[in-house]
Amino acid sequence: MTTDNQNPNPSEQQERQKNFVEQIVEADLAANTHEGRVHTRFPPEPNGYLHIGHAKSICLNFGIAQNYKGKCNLRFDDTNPAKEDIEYVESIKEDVQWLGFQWDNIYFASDYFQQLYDLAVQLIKAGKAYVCSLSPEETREYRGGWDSVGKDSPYRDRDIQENLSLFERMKAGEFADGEHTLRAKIDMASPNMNMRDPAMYRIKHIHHHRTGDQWCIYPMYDFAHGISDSIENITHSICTLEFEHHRPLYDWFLDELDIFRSRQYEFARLNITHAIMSKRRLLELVENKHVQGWDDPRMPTISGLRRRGYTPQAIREFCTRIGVTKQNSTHDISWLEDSLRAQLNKEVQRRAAVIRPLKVVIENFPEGHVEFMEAVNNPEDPSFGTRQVPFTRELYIEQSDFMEDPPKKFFRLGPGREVRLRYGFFITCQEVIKDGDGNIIELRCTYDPETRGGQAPDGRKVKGTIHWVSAEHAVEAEVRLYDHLFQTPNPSDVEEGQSYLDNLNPHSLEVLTDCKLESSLAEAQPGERFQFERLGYFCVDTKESNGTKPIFNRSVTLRDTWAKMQKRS
RNA sequence: UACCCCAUAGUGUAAUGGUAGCACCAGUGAUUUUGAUUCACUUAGUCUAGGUUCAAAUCCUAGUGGGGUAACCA
Repeated sequence: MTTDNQNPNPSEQQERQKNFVEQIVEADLAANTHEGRVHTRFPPEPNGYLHIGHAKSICLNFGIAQNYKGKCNLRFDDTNPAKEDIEYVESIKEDVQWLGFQWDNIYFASDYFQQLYDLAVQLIKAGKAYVCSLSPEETREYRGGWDSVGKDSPYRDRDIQENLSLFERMKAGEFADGEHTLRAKIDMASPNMNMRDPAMYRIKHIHHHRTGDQWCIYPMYDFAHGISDSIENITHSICTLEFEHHRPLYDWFLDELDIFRSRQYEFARLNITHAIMSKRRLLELVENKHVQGWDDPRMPTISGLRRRGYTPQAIREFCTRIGVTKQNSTHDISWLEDSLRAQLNKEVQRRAAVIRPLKVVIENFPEGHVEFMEAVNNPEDPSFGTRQVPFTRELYIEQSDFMEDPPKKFFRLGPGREVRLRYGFFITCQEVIKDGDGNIIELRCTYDPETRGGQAPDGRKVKGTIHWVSAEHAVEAEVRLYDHLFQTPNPSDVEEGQSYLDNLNPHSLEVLTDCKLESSLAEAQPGERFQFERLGYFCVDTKESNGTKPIFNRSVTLRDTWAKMQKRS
């Protein structure tokens, strides 16, 4: 985990064009709008696990605080106890920190319940809020639609004293759920539905994970959020596009209450191909066992990506690469994968691993003899040094590195062909051995002792270089290959009568239990990452791997132009 | 049906009235003991129609297309 918890490197942020939110911040700084103060917040509702879309928001909010010497709060928007849970609070804290960010303050909207209540009373006294006794159904009818204006609630003109007393009694628990609401008195004819006397408080006799049974009325998002921002002196309240038409309401509350004026700015939420980001659906995948949990390595959750082997840097890099705008857009998931490859290529050691083994016997190599070969740990950086790998008469190579009847462009092993075993010798395939069903089960080869290390003194070349593992020294392991959870780029795009679940990729997980790893991998620690040469980047599973038979997760494949060529033809 | 937001190479994003750039993808080639990495080159774009202006991707109007919005959810 040495590379995991580093703080974001300032250079990650430098030399980049500013996004529109940063430009707003810079303009405010230039105009001295808040005496040079910048204060953002990340306001998750603790009703699910954080995903890569939240990472975008986290990078934006914490990143701005960092770059402009400001502050960023973590604030839990816990105003609806029906959906929220302490389990989520803990996971969110962990994920934010793992991503490399530290909040200046940690707050809960529920910390402000009393203040919120007092401010609501203030609005009632100002004649700007009233207790409404319409049922939920009636409220909906009175609100009207896009083609019609709303009707005033018959309770809209209750006098202030009555409102005060009713609201007091709501708080005291004298009424059942749904009997009354507190509503802002704005404009039932507004073209913006949010302004048609929105609810500020509803009655819910539910235990809250932090305030217990102290309250039975809970504030609505629109009332609580802006005021929470204001209480914390948030200068830039950044949220996603769907809150755009809540902004007039956000402004209305702060103006009517005449409290610190935070400003709300909206950006487009993140979409990624072959993935879904809706908390509701993610929960559905977990509950219906389509995946093995929130941290299933196929999930776009932070905990899933972490277990998959993603690094915080790669996720941050991805977030800065995609930018921040108001345009709805979908990013190709390969961008995320590329960010990981780019980092791991430079930082991770190479190892040999054969995941679908094919036995090779070097007929002219003495039985029982072990020759140690020197292998480079990272060709990108000599300071990673080298290691010794044992070469013996019996080896494993990858099944896909042999073809009995190879096409022209196939550079690997075939009958009579010579290839280089990386850091080993040149070998030539002499004989193919099959079982009764015609399956290839073993190759008999010869090696050229003159090619030790992989160079021929006579200068002859071979087309292909393949990896191998000494059978005698091999570590047995399980390897889990992951592919996109959804097989279509946009899982939500479905035929009539189908659902996104129909687009689940049946091959998103392939478990290989007969893998042969280079002996040095025996000591690999949970979470440790390697490049298995020619295959991809892998990490030791943090949850289920154990000493007897390690489990490796494939984080991402290497780029594979050979596979691409095959697909094309 | 009403209102709001958005529109630049395939994708994603710059240019904030003054030369349309960048990244990824794709293609071609070079290097290579990973068909990896790296490097070089190439293809390709301002939704449409009007208007303002010496000058419009940028400002205005209309249209078109996409997205969002009618929880006592956030």
